[in-house]
Amino acid sequence: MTDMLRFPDLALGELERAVLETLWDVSPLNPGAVHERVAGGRRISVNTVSSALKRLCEKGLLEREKVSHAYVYRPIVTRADLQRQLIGAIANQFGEEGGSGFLAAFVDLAEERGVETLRRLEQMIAHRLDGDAD
Amino acid sequence: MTDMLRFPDLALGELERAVLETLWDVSPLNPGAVHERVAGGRRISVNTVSSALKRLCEKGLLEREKVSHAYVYRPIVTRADLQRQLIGAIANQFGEEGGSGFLAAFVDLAEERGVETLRRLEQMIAHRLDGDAD
DNA sequence: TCATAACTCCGAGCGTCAATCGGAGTTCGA
DNA sequence: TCGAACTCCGATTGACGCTCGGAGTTATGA
Repeated sequence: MTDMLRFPDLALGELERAVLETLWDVSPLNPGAVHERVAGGRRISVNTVSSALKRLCEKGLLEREKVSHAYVYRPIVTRADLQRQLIGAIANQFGEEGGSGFLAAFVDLAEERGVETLRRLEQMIAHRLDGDAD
Repeated sequence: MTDMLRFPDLALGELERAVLETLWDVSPLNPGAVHERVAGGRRISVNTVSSALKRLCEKGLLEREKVSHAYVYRPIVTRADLQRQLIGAIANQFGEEGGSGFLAAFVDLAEERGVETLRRLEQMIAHRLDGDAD
């Protein structure tokens, strides 16, 4: 899956997600430090965390830098970047034909969260439309 | 992925997606008919399509009705429903704390598609805000 | 009536991918 | 120099989707 609901390279596992969140919080960190923070509750070896770290690097979400003999890891995409990529991926899979349906689905969602959310959204948009005078 | 980027029951495979699209287009259809439409290009057995059909039922995206000795399948969620569910899933995984980040990411995306899209979005929202007088 | 075609259900094998860890080798620091 | 921490490699396990074959059931038509 792969197309509509699966995102090959954005697809993160639970551990990977926790690791990413941790590094968004504070970075750079070495495997040991990440392990400490992420292993809250779960009984996991440092190696397991290292695997996740490595996978995340391969996916282009983290970068690492050699410090003495080891590496420290840091995110190269922000939470916002990832959000954008994800939303974009979904949007694409629902046909480009304008994406009206997608927009509507989103507005529905915002509405569900309350009128307040809707208003906030409206403001954001107004702001953008002001910005680009076009 | 599983939490942030994976959606257990919304996660569809490529075949599943094609099948769903087909049925959104025309339904109900029996396995043979779905196979005909979906097997365009791919060399696939009817059984394979039946598997997908069955999985989709188990996921609650399709329902089937017995007609004589066999079943005909039809979607029970619309494309829009699925969009909403998907977007909702993503939104949830990015923290509920208001979801400002999520809103912003979305607006970014809309902006990328052009001011036209942004305006369309604005209108949709205005419309909702009118509707619910609250 | 009987053969054929189409279905259903079951189960099995394959590929991918995340999670998990052990072992071997390397290096920094006390 | 010894130990702790890391890196890299490889292996296993468990999901899950794709793919199909076989066995059993049923409707249809010659």
